[in-house]
Amino acid sequence: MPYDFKSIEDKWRRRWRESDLYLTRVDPSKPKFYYLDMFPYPSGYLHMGHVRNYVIGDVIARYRVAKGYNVLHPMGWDAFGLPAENAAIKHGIHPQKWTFDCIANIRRQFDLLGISFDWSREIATCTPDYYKWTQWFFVQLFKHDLAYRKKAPVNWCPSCQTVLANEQVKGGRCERCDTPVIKKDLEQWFFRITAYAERLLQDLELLTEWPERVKIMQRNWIGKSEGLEAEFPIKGKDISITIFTTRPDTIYGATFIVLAPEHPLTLELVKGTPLEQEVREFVEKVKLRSEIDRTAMERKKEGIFLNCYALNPFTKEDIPIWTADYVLYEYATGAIMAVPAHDERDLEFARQYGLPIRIVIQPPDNALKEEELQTAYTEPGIQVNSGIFNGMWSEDAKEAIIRYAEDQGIGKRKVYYKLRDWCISRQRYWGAPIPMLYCPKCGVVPVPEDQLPVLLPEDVDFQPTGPSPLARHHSFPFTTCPYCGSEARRETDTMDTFVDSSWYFLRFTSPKEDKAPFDKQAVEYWMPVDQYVGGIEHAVLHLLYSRFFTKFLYDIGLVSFPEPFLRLFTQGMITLGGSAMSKSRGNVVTPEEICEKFGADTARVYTLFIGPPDQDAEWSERGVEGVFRFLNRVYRIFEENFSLYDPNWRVKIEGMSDKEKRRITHSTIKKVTQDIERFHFNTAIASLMEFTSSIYDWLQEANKDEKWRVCFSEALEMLVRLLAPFAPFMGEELWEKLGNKDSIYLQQWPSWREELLQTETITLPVQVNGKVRGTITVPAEASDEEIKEEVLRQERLRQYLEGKEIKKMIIVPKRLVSVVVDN
RNA sequence: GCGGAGGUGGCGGAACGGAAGACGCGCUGGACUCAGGAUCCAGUGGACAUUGCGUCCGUGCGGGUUCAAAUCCCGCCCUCCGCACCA
Repeated sequence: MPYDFKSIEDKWRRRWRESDLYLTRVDPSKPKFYYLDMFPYPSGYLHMGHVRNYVIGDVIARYRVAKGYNVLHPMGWDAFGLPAENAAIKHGIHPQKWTFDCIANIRRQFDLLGISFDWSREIATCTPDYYKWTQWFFVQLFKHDLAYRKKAPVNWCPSCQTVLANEQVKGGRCERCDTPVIKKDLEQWFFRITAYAERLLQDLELLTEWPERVKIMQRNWIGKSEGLEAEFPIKGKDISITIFTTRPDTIYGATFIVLAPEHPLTLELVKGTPLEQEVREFVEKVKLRSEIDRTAMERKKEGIFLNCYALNPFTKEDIPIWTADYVLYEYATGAIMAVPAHDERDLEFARQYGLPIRIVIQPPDNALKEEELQTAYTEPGIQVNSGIFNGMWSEDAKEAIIRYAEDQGIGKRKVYYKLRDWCISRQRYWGAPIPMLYCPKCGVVPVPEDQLPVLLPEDVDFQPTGPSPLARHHSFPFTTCPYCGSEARRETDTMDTFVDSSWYFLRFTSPKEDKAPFDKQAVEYWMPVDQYVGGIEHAVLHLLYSRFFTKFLYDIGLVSFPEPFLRLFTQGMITLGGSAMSKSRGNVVTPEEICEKFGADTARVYTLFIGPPDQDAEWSERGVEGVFRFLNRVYRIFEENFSLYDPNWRVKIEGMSDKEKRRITHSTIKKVTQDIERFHFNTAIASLMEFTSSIYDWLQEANKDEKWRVCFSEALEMLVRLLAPFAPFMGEELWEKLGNKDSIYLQQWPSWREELLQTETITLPVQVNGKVRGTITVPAEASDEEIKEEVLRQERLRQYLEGKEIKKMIIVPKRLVSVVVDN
């Protein structure tokens, strides 16, 4: 019988569906293991790029079950979001129907691939029993003053017709549709994630099992800066400008002040002066510029002198006040002291507008001159022109100047973060409604918890026009205040979908809980997630938001752990033609076509064999064929040799074993086990291929006696058990054909016997002066003395050693011998 | 500019400081076949030698440490990714 993967896979797919095999088991005597894949946005179908993620997870989950863990391996749907709404606009299908159609399709694809999800725990973020709790969390955040509304310049995507969080703007473009983002002054809801900036930064230290690069990206995103906040009084007015600097040591070199165009003082300082019109136009121009124009390379800095002066509190000099587009209003105080001698940007601006430059730090070895300065000197050095701080090492002066400023009451030590509050309002329909009300008497109030969820109405005109589609609904916005009974209006914006996914990992522990977002006991049992796997694209988005949520829940006593994900693995993309698979590029390979041609097991094994899972890999149909051949070979060994299998090999094998065969079998068990542990699936499969070739060699042997048969039987059984997590359909099929009744899924993972790995003799390469000149074969336990003798005895080595003085002989146990001779 | 990852045969990729190129693809030759794009066996980094066993060169480039470097150190080059006027 040839390898008829279709009927085999259909058969097991059906059996698994009809059984409870993949339901989560909790045996109190066993340790727990929560394995989680980032749940997908159901946008139609999965391609092989997605599949890699879930196959990795399935191997780990199956392996952990076999290792005797209670495994939680759930799957759900990040089901709110724009694509559903866009599809609805385009094709006239309701987002809900579109979403659930997609879910059904992807769910079918998962089953096609034989992924061992516990579907009894399936969740979708767009169902009221889920988003009720998303809203509930919003209310908790609001009650703890961590959700608030403010008018601020926010990122607006003109294509998606909604605001975006900072994290969702990539290089000035919308993360989702690549449209250049513009700034708009809008009243929006924010989560005060900045209140957690320090802890989100500090606790990265706890995440020892996270990839360094993800932690670095989060660290950079949080962007902590320590420095001095100082007051520069405005000449002739009763107010001062607050600036922030990380270089207090350069404060004597501050020769002018720059306000961000949006800074309120910018217009105020020129009000009623001939400059007003010009400055107003400048500010408007800068505001309208997209992030891209503003950060474009080669862009010239632009600014205007405001015809005002401020007092540098250290030099007591009057320095001009400017406004310029290179100062950002959103960061720190939106105003800077400009030190052209020691800051690249200030230097560029000063040169452009002919502003004074003063050196206040000299490098230790030579003396710079203002007029010769090619680039700003930003390194540490010795203070000059710095009053009482002259002669000090600049690194020390930083501290001294901060202290001095604090003593004199002109400034204070200050820490700023680049991290901004998380803007979570979205002017779109397909999301969880923000559960807030506007009452003319009570003000902005939350919907009482017992009235949640605020249901998303179904009969809505989705056309995006700027405000949320919910605002145009005939009844949704209108309600009565639950506190005073007045006529009130509902908030009509919905929440960013990243809010939905900031707590889903908790819901999986008790998805049916209806009194609370999750069952506390279940969360305490399963959480934190032991292994989390997903794409690198969420390094600062989802992963930062989820950490923030978890910390908030920790603070209000709902969970006892400070971090949600213990171990993180970020897998690489699968590319075709050098770029990620995507529908718009038309370079998609779907699981259906591979399963149709080669079967699910081949699809699975190939996505693992393709290369190291943390790196991108190019899809190759030739490679798929190679894996298909391998599985065929495995199948044939069994199919053609069942008669040689002895189910009682275990009791017979001691005392009559073929050491070399058992060594191969046991070293394969060891290699595959260790490779799974360290996520080296490609080499695990390579060693299974080698193992299979070895077994083929054994079949060539003429004498298939009892000894041969028991070793062969052990090998067959180990081969199928080691292969099963990778190719579960074939695993079950061959396991059954070996006469087993229980699913292979429930079998204990094989262990190797270390003593069987030893050989009696070993062959060691012998180097002479660093070059391999021959080999020796000695007993495995040979002493250094015996090895030495054997080296000298070797005919081949004699020509290299004869007549030379042996200066050194290095013997690396079980690896090699290195001889150093004169000349 | 800053930060990160990476550069190994024709290709994807293996290699606790210890025989570079496992495994797979491709290619070459052979076996079995009416036939094979099925299967099996053998070979496959380069140059030279091929009357053996071989010799030399090879992991982006240049140095260094070491008995021994793809691996460690120093200095460059290139590719990809993230951040990007954050004061």
